[in-house]
Amino acid sequence: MGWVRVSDGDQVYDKYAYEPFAVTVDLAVLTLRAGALHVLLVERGQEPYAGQWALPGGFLRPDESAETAARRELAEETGLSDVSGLHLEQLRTYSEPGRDPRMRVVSVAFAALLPDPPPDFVHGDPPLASPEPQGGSDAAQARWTPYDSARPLAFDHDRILADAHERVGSELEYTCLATAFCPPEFTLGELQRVYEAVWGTALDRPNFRRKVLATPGFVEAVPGAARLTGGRGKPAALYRAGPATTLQPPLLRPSREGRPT
Amino acid sequence: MGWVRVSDGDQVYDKYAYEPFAVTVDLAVLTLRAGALHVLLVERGQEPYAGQWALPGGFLRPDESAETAARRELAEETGLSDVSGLHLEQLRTYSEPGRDPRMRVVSVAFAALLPDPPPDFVHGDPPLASPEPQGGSDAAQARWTPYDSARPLAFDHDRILADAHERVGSELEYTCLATAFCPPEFTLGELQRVYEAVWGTALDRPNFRRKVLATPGFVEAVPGAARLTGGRGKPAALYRAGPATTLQPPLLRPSREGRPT
DNA sequence: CCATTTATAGTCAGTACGACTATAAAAAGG
DNA sequence: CCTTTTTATAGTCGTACTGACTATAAATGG
Repeated sequence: MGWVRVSDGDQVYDKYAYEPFAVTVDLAVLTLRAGALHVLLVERGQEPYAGQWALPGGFLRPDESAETAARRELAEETGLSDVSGLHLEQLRTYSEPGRDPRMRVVSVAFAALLPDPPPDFVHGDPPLASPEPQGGSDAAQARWTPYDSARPLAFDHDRILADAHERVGSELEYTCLATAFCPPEFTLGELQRVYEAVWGTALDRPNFRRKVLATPGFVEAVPGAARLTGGRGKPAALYRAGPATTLQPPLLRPSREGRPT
Repeated sequence: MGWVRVSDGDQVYDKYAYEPFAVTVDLAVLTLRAGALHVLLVERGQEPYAGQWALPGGFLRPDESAETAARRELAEETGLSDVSGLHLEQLRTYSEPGRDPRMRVVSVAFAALLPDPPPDFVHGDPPLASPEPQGGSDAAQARWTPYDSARPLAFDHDRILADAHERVGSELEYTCLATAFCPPEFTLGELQRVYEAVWGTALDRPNFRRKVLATPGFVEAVPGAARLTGGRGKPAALYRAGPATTLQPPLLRPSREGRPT
């Protein structure tokens, strides 16, 4: 290692002969299924951690940014044809030496948020996508797993998943991110269930309505007085996500005397 | 590129013959000097961007995490003997292909916060540290630069600096981070100047005091009724940073009708 | 001594929020 | 059919927090 002088045509550069690092992306793909927070996991087919579950991810290709690679992996792992509208957000980068026993891997972690997946994503058994098992591929099958029973995961993915959860929970307080978990049209009850599932706390329904409706641009009523009948009870009005991106003042989760993170 | 099977003693692994990436850290080192936000910059001695200013940074060593490398760089660039107590925070990772014309570089960016630097950091002229100019080193001299006149910077460092500013400004709202800009004992006026410098807005002094003092654990009065006379006016009581890390409710910056980030 | 500067104390009204009650409209079960 | 259950929606009340503002105290520089 160290600096070496190289000549590239007519220009002379100093180039660092660096220790080679592998750069990967890891994805915490979150969604709500039946009112509970779920995460997309893949089963590892190879050592290390063979047979254990892990977050989906993969190597950066030479011409890709981490964001591009993450969206490609998201499409591959979920099998969705169009992931361009999904919320994808860089979390942080994990670079501890030894986090992958095979080699030095620096991983850029992302959180992705999905509406309740369409019905062809039936409960777990069929793989969500067809991750071409190249020689030594790591993904055997993919499955939606309830957040609370996701651990333990391979590598340092427990930590990544916890960081993703904390980040999303915190962003629900200050941003309009919750609609990313909802289909294009949704009821206020569905929106409230997003908060309750991520935060793990019950919210007062009238107060939640008042707050959401008082925040300009958070949601917009669907004009056609449309109503949706999910089950019992009075039909609810439908709303769409509005243009606002931040909540001001924020919608703080209840009874957090302690400190987060 | 692709997967190759390698035998390592008695174990057989599949290893990814990846495109080699260089991994670096970049630091946005922020402080307050004379009530204005300043950032630590280094002048580039080599192409590309020779003669331009850039954020300090450097390559990850084989045994280092990004956090370790960032703290090492912080010590090297500031010349401070003990940087263990300083606030250092991972921002995000920049991985666009072509962000460094020499080669593929993935950079993990950090924000570091310093109290007003000690007097041996006199205005700019002498280098803050002695960055051993190895063959092809990039740092020629270091200097504190007012945030508003820092640009344009080399590479994508304008973007990194802007992201650091936005992140710190946002964290002032929700956390007790502001004390990281202050010396161990400080007045409420100094603390208020942190907010005003980062946010670029004036704050009402009585209201700021009320808010800070009403937040348990944000600051603690120094018991010895100690007072500090910085200049004119009535002497102010001294405070220390308290154990709290978050502000609840937050201290929102005024008049932000728009959306951040 | 006086003007200026900074620190500190306090008032007052509007807003937001937590807790709560009440009513409406559907389905489910006898 | 009628009652119970479930969900949606409307509204009330008191407290906490905040923005705008006034007033007083204690230092410095002429």
